[in-house]
Amino acid sequence: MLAYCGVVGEDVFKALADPTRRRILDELVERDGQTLFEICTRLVTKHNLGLSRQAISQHLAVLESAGLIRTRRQGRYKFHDLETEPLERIVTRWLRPDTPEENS
Amino acid sequence: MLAYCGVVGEDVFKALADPTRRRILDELVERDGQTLFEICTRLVTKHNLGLSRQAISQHLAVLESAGLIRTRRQGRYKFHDLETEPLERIVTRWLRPDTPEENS
DNA sequence: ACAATAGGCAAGCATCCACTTGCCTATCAA
DNA sequence: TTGATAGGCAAGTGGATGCTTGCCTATTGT
Repeated sequence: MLAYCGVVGEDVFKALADPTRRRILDELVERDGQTLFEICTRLVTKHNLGLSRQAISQHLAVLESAGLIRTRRQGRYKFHDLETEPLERIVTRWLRPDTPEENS
Repeated sequence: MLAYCGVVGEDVFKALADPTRRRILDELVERDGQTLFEICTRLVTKHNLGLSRQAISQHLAVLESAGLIRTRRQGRYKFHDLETEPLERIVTRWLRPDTPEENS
């Protein structure tokens, strides 16, 4: 459960800085729990993004280390689930500055 | 007033990707309408950020082109005002995906 | 066992980005 | 007018970053 009390890794902002990673989040909002290959094919077909499998894999790694997605293995499949908790924090930093800010 | 209907420039995310620029936003939340030199000195004294004036100036340019700050000249002074409107959009993209998304 | 599928690791590369340095313009005070 | 203050422009540089390529491991089906 990992209560994540307080600090938001600055990785969250860097993770969101890339348009492809934002597309991936869009994709997971629309359909959660996809595998790497599913995300690959959907990015190619729907958004005409001609990216290699490794490119997407690296993006997913960035998103995971930023806490924006969570993964679970199942046999040879690895499913990716969206994690919206870090998103709720990052903007309250400037919109509701009354709350104690321990961000970086 | 510039109703900004629809699209959020992807610059907003890139603008937020840098920790120094986030510090600047913090600084403007705390005290709006500062000049370049004020921001410089406060970043140095309060956060021990040893950055040149040009560095801050360039950061301010990025924030402005992202729509996160607005500037007004007055004599030889240039005041920087926070603009929170783009911030409200970026997170609703994934938190409230019901709204029509025209983001990039 | 063997091939196919799903994914991982690591080196290499080209581009981008933050920062510096040096010099220039504009406004104000004496 | 002269000097000081506030800010701008542009070239250069080192490090980060996104992407590719090549090869490797693990699981599944026949």
